[in-house]
Amino acid sequence: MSISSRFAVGIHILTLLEFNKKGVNSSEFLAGSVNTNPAVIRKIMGMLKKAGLVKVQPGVAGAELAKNIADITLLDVYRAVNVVPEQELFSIHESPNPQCPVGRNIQDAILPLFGTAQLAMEKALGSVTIEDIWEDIKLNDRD
Amino acid sequence: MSISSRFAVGIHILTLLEFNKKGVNSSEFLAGSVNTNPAVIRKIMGMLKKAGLVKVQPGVAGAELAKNIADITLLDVYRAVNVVPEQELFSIHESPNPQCPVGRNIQDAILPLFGTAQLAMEKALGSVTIEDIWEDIKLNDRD
DNA sequence: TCACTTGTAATCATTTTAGTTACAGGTTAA
DNA sequence: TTAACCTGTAACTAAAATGATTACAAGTGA
Repeated sequence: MSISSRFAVGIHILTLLEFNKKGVNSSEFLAGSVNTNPAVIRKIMGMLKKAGLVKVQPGVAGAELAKNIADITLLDVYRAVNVVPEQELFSIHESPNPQCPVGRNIQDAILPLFGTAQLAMEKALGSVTIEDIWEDIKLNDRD
Repeated sequence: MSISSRFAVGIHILTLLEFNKKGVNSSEFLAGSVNTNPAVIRKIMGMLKKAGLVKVQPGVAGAELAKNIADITLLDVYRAVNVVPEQELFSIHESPNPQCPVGRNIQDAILPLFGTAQLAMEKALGSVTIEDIWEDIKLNDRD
């Protein structure tokens, strides 16, 4: 399975808020760039808001960034949009046979290893900011 | 979303083959330890076989390891059981708006970053072998 | 008041997972 | 050769998740 594209959309939205920071960023406008439904945007927006990454008000059109894009890492977005259950990127089969030495120990043996792998990935996400993405786009616009 | 438990089950099976290497490892026996259906085991077994990790023969009961457990990394298992589409741990929304500078560049900007994060995780998996797990279980058997 | 927006719930088609049943075909022993 | 047992596979199911869509209550401001 793949990690939900909510993550990529979240990144897209934040970058777009920077690009269009002088304009009015309604959910419909954002949806137009992402190419999806405004309700999808609003749902993701709610998550980004709860994480303190954006400012939105009921009834008033236009979202804004709540932080400098240099201070928003991909890990922040990843956590905000809740694409992976905390500490459970990898799922482990439940209730292996406790009568079997392998069965009764396999979970404890595997869990920390999976945790390490997940952490390695999250660390990589934590080292990149929305600003990095924005700079990349400014430099390499593929018209 | 989480990565399929096929991965954890694959690790379980390989460790169990080492534990019971003098016994007869039928799909029913393995299923008993994993606590699932024999057909599920046979399906995963087919993937491990295709990856050259186990030896199984149609009609004859009992699977064997095809390699030394010190030479089987978690990454080998992960690849074998096909839990993540190659180079696509993270999915990206398709067809963002090409009229928008952010929309037309976001995929190219994000892809290599996602790739780096995925690689970091896979590297972590590549540094652990089934032997490590087997040794852990032998040392820390929780009776 | 009116037009417009956000927040949110409900619904839907699609996809994936894990389990289950069924059975064709290989293998071995009696 | 027959009988018992196994693997390989396909088909089907229930449950869960995704992303899209519709609908509407409630907030905002001209």
